[in-house]
Amino acid sequence: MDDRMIPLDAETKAVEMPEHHRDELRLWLRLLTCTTLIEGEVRRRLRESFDVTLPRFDLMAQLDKAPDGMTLSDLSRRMMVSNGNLTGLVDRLMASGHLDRRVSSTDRRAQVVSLTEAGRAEFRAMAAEHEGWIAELFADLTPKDQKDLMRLLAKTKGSARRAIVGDAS
Amino acid sequence: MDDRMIPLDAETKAVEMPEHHRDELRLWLRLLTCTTLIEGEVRRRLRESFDVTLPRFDLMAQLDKAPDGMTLSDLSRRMMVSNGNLTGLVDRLMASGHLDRRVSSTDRRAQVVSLTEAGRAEFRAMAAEHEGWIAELFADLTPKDQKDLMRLLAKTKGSARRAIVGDAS
DNA sequence: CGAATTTATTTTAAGCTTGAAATAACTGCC
DNA sequence: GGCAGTTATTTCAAGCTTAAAATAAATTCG
Repeated sequence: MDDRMIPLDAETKAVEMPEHHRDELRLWLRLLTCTTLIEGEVRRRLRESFDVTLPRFDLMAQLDKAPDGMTLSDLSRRMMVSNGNLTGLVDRLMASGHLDRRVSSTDRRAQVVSLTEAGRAEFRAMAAEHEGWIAELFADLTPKDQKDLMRLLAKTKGSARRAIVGDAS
Repeated sequence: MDDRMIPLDAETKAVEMPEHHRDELRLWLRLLTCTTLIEGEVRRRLRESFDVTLPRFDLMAQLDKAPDGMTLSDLSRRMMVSNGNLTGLVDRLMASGHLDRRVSSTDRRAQVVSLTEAGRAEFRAMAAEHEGWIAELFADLTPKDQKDLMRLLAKTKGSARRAIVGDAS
């Protein structure tokens, strides 16, 4: 249709011809699909092989890297989940004997959580298998693919972080 | 300790010196971090701007692309969530007037779900904003970065799919 | 046709997750 | 010291999510 005769102000144009951001949207959906696909499979295997949930595994993974334990707040930040979520997760892992918890010596509000010996041993056994699963799921990527993807994801993470903090300030 | 005198069979060696798959693991963790970061922000904005949850938005997005509606099974496959999950999600969106549901004309087991006019209008308004948010979150990526990332994620998806279906057969 | 299998959906129990409100303890500052 | 503001954690209500079992309808095939 010939629109040469129809003047539109900037606002109307913005509504009728919004900027094209379809590509970013497709990229985001693909990123989400990849993650969901892999996460679902890892969840399934953890349950089948070890009868453990992914959140429990993730929490133990954080603690395995911190021999002296971590506070709930540290865990919350690292795992990017809410504080309230952690309270329940830690309660259940305490009940099953995987975790120890003590009051911080420097801050009476803070709980320092750490793996029990049994918890650590169980986690290490799971982690060894888990690492193999991940390698298997990414098997078609060449070392160069992996390097490139790593770099692009780092850039994406930086971009998102900037957009998020920039939003608040 | 001097272990020159201690012969190890292949299996023992495999336990003590597993193949290095750390790089794949780091890649997976970065992928997960990116997704979690962006997903959290999108969730937050959907709640603040529209008082809607991400699962509701995702479900409506699927239906917006299907003018004639979809069955719960179709939705379940597309969204990669369980059937039981969908039952509740659809119930709540029905209750809020966003969805219609009818029995399939060709299969009396199947429910065909579609957006109401109000639901579609509300979704479109949200989707327009949403698309801008995503563009903003990915803003630091050049068109080439986007193209490369798109390709690498497609390859990753293919790799994971192969590992998953290959597993079952 | 009819039995066996598959497919679509719902239900249930358990656990996960969030955001908001409440409590308690710490920190900075006057 | 003590008030104001921040931080660590818990609690709560609501909703999300899954896996497994149950129900019902369709399909396959002998």
